[in-house]
Amino acid sequence: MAVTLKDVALRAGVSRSAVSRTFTDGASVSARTREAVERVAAELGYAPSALASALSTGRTKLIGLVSSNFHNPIFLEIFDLFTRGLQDRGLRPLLVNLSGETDPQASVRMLRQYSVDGVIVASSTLPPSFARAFKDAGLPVVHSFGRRTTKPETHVVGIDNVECGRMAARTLLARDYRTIAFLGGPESASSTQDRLTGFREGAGPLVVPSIFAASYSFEAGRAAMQTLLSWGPPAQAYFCGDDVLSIGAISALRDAGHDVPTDVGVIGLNDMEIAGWANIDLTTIHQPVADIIAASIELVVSTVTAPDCLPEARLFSCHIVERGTLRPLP
Amino acid sequence: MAVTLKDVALRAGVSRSAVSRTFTDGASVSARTREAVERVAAELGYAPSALASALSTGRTKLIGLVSSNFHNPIFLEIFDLFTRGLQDRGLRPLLVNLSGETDPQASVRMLRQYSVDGVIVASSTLPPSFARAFKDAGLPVVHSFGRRTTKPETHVVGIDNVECGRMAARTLLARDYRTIAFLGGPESASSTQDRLTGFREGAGPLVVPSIFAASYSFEAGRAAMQTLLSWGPPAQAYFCGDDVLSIGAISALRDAGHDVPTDVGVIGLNDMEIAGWANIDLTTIHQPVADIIAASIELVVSTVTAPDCLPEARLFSCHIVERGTLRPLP
DNA sequence: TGATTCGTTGCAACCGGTTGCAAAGTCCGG
DNA sequence: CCGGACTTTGCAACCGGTTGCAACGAATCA
Repeated sequence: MAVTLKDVALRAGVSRSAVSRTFTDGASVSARTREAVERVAAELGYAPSALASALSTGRTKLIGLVSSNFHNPIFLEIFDLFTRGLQDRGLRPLLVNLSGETDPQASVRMLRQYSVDGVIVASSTLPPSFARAFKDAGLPVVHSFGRRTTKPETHVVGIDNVECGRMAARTLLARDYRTIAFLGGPESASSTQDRLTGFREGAGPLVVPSIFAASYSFEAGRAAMQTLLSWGPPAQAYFCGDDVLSIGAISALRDAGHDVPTDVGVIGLNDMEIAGWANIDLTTIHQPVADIIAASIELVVSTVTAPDCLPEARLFSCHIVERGTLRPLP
Repeated sequence: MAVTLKDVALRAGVSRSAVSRTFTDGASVSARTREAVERVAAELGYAPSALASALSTGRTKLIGLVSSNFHNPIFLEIFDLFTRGLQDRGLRPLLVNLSGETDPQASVRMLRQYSVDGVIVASSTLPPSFARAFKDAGLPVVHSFGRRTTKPETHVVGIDNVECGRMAARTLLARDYRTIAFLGGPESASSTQDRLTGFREGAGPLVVPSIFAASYSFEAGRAAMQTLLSWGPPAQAYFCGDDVLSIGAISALRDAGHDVPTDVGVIGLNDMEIAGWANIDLTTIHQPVADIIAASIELVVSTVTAPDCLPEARLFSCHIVERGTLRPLP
């Protein structure tokens, strides 16, 4: 059925090794042989089997891309960048959708079966132990959008969430908001806790009761804000743990008759594409997604070649993107 | 390094075949042997190599998932459903990001190299010839969100775009809109043409000049509407070829001082998650994405086992989801 | 007890490549 | 024209499983 190395060798009148060698660069083949093989290969439409080659070389050029959040539009941007970045390096993404699963074992098993060269865990909500499980199974792993710890167990690429919290606080204070609150993502996620820590650190006594949304989704953000409003009048401004939460929160505020930004200010985090849509126009903290992904890919690739390098944390700095959901500086 | 079938066989005191057979169901192994093998396998943490097995069986359980639109949030839902649906059947999605590429050859090559069992092309903008290229290369293929043709060359799963156009027209006419227009997706896509055809068929002389957006994106929808507005006063209502285009169009309308739905009505197509967000609240034609994807997976799986079945077109019917961007029925 | 049947097992070849090694071929200077 | 150095080539073993075939043992039946 499929044309194999043997077919090409036979037809070109050379050995199988010769054919193999013309398709692996750095191997020693004469120009004459190469030319003959390439001609026959083209004639026959030969494409070397990545599987067979993987079997002997031990490299599949497959990278497991593990993710659980398929309801936050930022992840579409993340998938786009990851798939493109991997493809550009001749690697292929094997997608794993956790869909609620929190035990890494099934994914570990599956990715080991396919002998992926490395794994990228893209999630800000999974605990470090999740990525750790891949490392324990002998797979190079990078936790993207993960949290820096004092002693990282795996490679981590992300942002300094504490600093983001501080930055949000500073930004709100500079605009004379006097009561401010945090509307965070899932409480159990360490990124949420870090953001809150930084926020409290930066705003001190001005922080009024905060809340945690059940997930990073519009509905969760909206519901959280509705709960806040049921407790009493809103704070003067909110720092939301994510853009999609912000959009949900704003929707609840406006429905309750509070104008944004006139009555209440909102600042998000991520700067996803939608945040820039003219009808959303969200002021937010830009997370350098492209940099994080480029670094993640680079890190996983380098770990494949040098598996024993020490776990490394790479953090990128964020910046404010001014749009229309905070009142102007005084 | 990795523990192989041989290691398990040695340790369990049986032949390699015995081990292999305990892991392939339907094979003949005694309870005693199976038990011994399973115990040793668990001890050693053995996981059979999918690659090696693929090499002999000819099945990788890999499905190529080819897509080009990473800027329309509906695709996040699509990826979620595809990856989950495939995983549930023990298949793995190998993601291919076309990112602008329109020549299928590179993807065909790559997916053949990895010996994927089948390919799903998920796109409403790629021509039938794209999916065709995979078929010509001997790969089972399904074109999801594709267009039905009188004589389909590959399996196609999608909706009846002409009927959607008619449905949009009927809906607008029923609300007494007297001048209506189409704001479509890329002009070259046959789905766009079909929608326009149906729309014209349903609305006849009421259709005023229409326009095609450059892509399925917010900015493209907004820009297209701005162009329309520069030509003169808006139509009474618009049928947009996609939700994200609708949202862009509405944003342009509102910025120009036209209230939606009081002054101008808008109806979209897709019913993506965002369309239901309270601050968007878009009336739209629901495309049964989940059904389309389930059918696509089923079709590609059945084609893998019976490669010679005739190309089939499965179309699902759509329905209107009433929200807040059209005026109520008189 | 001997013949027959059936389930279990191991051998060995195969899937489609890669690669160390040694033989063969090429090119050079002397 | 010869010896040495370097390049090209094929052989054969290997990567980690699968599977047809024949041998084996146990159970069944006469």
